[in-house]
Amino acid sequence: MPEFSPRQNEVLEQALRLLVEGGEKALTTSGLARAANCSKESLYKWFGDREGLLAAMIAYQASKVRTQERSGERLTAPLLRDHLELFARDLLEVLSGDVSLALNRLAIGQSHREGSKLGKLLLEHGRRQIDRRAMALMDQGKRAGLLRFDNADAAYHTLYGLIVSDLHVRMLIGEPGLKDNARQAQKAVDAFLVLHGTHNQSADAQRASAGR
Amino acid sequence: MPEFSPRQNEVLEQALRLLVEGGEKALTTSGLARAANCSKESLYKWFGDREGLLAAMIAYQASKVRTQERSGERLTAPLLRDHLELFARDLLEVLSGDVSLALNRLAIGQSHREGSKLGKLLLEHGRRQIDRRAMALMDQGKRAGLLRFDNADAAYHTLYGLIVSDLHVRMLIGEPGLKDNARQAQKAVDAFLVLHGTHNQSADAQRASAGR
DNA sequence: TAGGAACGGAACCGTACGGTACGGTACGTG
DNA sequence: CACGTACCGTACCGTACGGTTCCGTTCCTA
Repeated sequence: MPEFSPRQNEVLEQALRLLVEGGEKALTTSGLARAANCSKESLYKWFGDREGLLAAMIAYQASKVRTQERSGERLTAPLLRDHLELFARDLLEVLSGDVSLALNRLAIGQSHREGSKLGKLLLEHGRRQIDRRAMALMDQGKRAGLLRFDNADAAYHTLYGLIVSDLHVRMLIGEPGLKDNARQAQKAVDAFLVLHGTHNQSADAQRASAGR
Repeated sequence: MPEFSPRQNEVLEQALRLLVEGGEKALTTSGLARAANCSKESLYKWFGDREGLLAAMIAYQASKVRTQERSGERLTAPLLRDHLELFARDLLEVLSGDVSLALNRLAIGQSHREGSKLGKLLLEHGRRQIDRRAMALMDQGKRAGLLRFDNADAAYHTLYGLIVSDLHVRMLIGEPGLKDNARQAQKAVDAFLVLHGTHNQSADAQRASAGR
């Protein structure tokens, strides 16, 4: 996995800024060289190619967002709910971030070309972390007898759909995000626990959390 | 609402073909004129502008997909389930269609520019039909005592999330679609009925539909 | 049959891109 | 001091785009 020098990181930061502010067409080699006070020749020496630059931007951004693996404390039903809600809020926050949206738009715009290499990269670097966190939560919940499902992956996709619905695509198209991510996270987790929770932890917890 | 002449429709058809096959950068005025055997001058006379052309493509594509409004027959629980599953399958089919994906990519690529006009157009023309169909189904189900929810819109978004999850974005990025849309539709509707159905129609219907 | 609207084909213009090459400069090293 | 390295700034090249203009042809109509 390639690491970059401080100077190169600085350039990549400017590249992300340009992309966020003006979209793909604002991210030109000349524009980046001007904005980052570097020469085009250096850009091509460092990243080889425009596509190389884009890939480097994705790798750089991914390297900035490290999610800490939550270690295995003993889970209780309210604790599981809290962790699920935290995950949901974090997911919504990540997806609605400026840089995330810009990179996703970039990958989508490039998707028809050459096997969607950028898209693969984006999913791999950007989503693997958060997917693993969710899957670990699924697994812990099941082992603690608090969740029931046959297929952890399917259950996770259900949770994801409940949290995000069509919000991601809408934001990609340009609509504003939710006004209250926390409320959406709470409702999604409530529904998820109805579907995959044990006990009737759903109903009473719903009432208990009404005051939040 | 502008209508187009047969010749213009023919040109728009070619434009959609170019867009599907090569993405946004393949849809050039020169290329379209060549592919459609027309002159660039005519393109500009008819559509005024490149953005006008894109808008016309969206309007044209929307005009091709007319969903028939299902009139109000008397709903039973299995009938509601069938209608919901049919809706889910249709939704998955629409979202995974070549032209739909290409137009969504186009709108997303354009989203940073000029108030995301294309995105609004796409959502309005493309989604209004299917949204209304779903909302009508929600409403009928509730009035027949088969569904329970406070907010029909929220319930619909739940259904949408259960059906689509992150599939739409993945397909936009270039990943292949599901191998079995019908199975996904069935599981999504099962979950939705657990959340918002009355009776315990969910469990037995799940067993009854296991042989499909 | 004359005239005009509609249209296809092609040349053209200004611009901006990705990518390359060249001169100049700061700096570390023998 | 001489030399190499790494870099910046800029000029440059080939290409391709969106958009405009001009001309020849077809076809409809009076």
